[in-house]
Amino acid sequence: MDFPQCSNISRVDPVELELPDLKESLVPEKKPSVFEQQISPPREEESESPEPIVTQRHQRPTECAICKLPANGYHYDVPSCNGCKTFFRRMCISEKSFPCKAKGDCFDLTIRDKPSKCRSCRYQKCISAGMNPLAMQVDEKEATSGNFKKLAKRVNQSNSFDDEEKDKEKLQIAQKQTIKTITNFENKIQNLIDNLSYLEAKVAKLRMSAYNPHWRTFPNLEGFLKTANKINFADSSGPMPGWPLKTPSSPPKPDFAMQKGPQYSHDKKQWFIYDLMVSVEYVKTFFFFGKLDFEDKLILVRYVALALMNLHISYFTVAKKYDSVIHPDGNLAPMKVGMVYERTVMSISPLIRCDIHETEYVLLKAICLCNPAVPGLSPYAREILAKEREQYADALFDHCLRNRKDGPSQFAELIGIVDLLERQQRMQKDLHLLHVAPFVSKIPKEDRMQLIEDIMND
Amino acid sequence: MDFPQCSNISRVDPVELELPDLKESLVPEKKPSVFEQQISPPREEESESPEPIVTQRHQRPTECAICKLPANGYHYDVPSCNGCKTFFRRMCISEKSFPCKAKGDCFDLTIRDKPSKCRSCRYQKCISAGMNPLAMQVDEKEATSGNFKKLAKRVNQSNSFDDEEKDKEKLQIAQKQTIKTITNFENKIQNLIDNLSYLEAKVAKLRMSAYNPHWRTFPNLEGFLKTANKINFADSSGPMPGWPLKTPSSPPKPDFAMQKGPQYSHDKKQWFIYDLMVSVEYVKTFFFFGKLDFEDKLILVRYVALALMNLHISYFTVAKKYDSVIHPDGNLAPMKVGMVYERTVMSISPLIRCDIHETEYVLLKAICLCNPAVPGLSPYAREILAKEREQYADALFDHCLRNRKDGPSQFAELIGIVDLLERQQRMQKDLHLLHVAPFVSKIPKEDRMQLIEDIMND
DNA sequence: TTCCAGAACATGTTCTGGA
DNA sequence: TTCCAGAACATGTTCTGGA
Repeated sequence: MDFPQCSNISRVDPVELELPDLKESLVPEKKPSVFEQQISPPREEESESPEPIVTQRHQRPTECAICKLPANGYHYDVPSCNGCKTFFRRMCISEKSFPCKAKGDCFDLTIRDKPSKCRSCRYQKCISAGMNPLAMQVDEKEATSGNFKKLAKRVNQSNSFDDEEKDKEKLQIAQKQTIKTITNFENKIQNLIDNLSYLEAKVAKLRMSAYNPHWRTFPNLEGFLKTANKINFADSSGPMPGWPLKTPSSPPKPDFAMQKGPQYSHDKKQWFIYDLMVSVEYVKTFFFFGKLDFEDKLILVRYVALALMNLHISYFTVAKKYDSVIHPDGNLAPMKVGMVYERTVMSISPLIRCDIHETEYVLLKAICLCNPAVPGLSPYAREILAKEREQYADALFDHCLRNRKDGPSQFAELIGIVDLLERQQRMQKDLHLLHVAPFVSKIPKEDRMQLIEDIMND
Repeated sequence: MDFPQCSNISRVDPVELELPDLKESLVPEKKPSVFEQQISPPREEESESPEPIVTQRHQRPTECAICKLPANGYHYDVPSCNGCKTFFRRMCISEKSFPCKAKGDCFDLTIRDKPSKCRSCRYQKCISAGMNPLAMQVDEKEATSGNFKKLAKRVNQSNSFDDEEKDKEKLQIAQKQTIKTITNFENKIQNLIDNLSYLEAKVAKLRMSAYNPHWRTFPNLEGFLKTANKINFADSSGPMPGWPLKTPSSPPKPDFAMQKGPQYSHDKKQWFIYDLMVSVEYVKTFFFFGKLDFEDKLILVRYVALALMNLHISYFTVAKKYDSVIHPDGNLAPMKVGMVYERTVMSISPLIRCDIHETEYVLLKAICLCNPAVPGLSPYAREILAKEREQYADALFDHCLRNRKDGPSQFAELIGIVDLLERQQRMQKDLHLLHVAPFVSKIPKEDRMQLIEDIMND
């Protein structure tokens, strides 16, 4: 439950970019604070620095530490208003959790006057303001505070006043630190989730965007790994006009041709290669990924990109209440024999069965990515990936416990999907080799979708 | 269900007052609009003046007609915000009703910027803004609008376009007028109730107030009827300090002595005479009462004042969760044989049994007052009283229907209390004659509580 | 497609009781 | 008596579906 080196998604650095005229629009939202926190995590330092253990309760507090409205007293140890008090209680009790749809700074009142409406950020602020979640878990709380009292009483009878005071103080320190650990833990998890959700929103935007270069301009996998991240094109190119399409334009065609190769059209995306590209760009945003050797990067991406894509399009499909892959443009994916989409039902049905939440999905995807068992990885890479996977798994477990009736079994079911995704991509690669590769070999090299070949023939 | 001459409580006119140095404090709250409406009822006139039947729906409305917040459309025919929409719906559905605790102008935005929080006034404003309560009563509404449609269709098939249009319009006019009638009816009832509640609050304040002259300064009944109303002394004298008393001061004494007569003390009220006085002052506030001949006034008050007092102190007791008369000073009333309080259980238990609401109580009291069957009244007085009683009875019936599971039976039970109050006061007067009058006759005339004697020996 | 009623959901305030 | 947790109640906003 301790994350010594919490490395998350790395910031997409504008200086990395190849296209200087797009620079401005690549940082359209000034300093997403979610990302900033990862680079210089002030909270961790702050909470480890010495501070008075037992905060004095002064006169009636006047201002809510969460929202700055008039406070009406201390609630869960923090000067706060009735609204924030009730909100915090409800969130702690609640079965659900909510990602921030903005940048995780909705309750940062140093950069705005009023907090904006956001449950994730409000809850975060409650926690960071020091609201004590233990105070809510009545059973446990009552037990501990009951023990505390009994103990204090016994001490009272056998010890001097001074000793008693010291013991009390020690107990209070221990208590406070437990709270702090829990608070930090919750903070970490929430940050993790917020970051992943933010990334996911960006990726979704990219898929919907008008950014649609001819695949011939796409480099191979090595080239993708070496060039700047394309995720910010989502912001710079705007949405694809006319999407989602009302009526599917002609019977849906295969992504790439069996005979003559696919036709490029500026308002149609070749989803297979596009979504693989999206997965690669997704992977590139992770901070730990930057720390890997190039060889490890290649090995990892070739192994996980297809699985990530499958999970992504399956979740997208499920979220849209379809049960057969639907693209962001509104078209259904073709189901021809040997195409990747033929096997997607494998990953769609378990998502439906376990009624996956957005948060579960983003965590599962990160777990999928952080696969230390990929053959051929260096021990260093395996170590890093194991550490990363553990933290996302912990977060997923915690999330299931908090948000699901039977948390552990939901967790098990979700983790089971990782395995399934691996088998699925293996089958897809085999089928590709069998049914598609022979045709591809006939296409002139410059017309091939090299990214697909690099990944499918790993 | 039609109230041609709705005459309610008359305004307490400051020029009536005997004590000029109190004048200022007698109108401490400028223009209680509840009362103002009775004097010049602008709403009635307004709603009877010709106006466009079918209001055109212009562009999106911008301002809520109830609270002036941004409107988000028309709800129940009125430009309004979601809050007011939902509020109105809930109020219409609700089992409960709420009197205004202020002056009935909480939503009068000509005299204030923001409405103050008051359900009664908000609901009133919804109604007066024209919100259509029929739209809520789904069963009835669906039925009528269904009929309306069918009829329109049939007309459509047999008639020309023009005729159809005319018919439609006629139907719409009829519909609108039905709505208007209902709206006016609801308005009337709510005004009635608000006025009575306002009066009741004033009376309660008077009982708690430091206004406590020696009973020797009290005139007889005739004198009371001829002098200014004392209800506003509630405001001018402030509350009695130290009430309610923590511990009853000595064993409670009879209100007036059997042997030596009661002792005056400035911080103790002689509740029997005081509460009779309160009842007389209560009666004097009614507008219709001013229209009666003096002889009728005397007859009416001598007959009803005791019953009103009984109802009043019984309700006060029940509201305080006691079952034996408790005075506002915290003391229990003495239960000696022959005293009025001996018989109060008669009126306390039915109030408990039917779980009387405040609104029911104020209406019941008004019904009690408006008793056309009092022997000796002129035909003119009887006519007026019958009309008044009818309107309060209608309001009570309506209230029971809206607020009670089994409205009619609750109404019947409440009306039964009127009869009971009459029998009760008859018994009290008989007992007084038997047990008290002999002692009183021995007290020097100037020491007697003349008001009591005037009423008890009617 | 737009509008709005009502349901469902989210939020806020007041009441109640225990320490 | 004061404080605050939680319940109960009140209010406000968003979602859903029918016309």
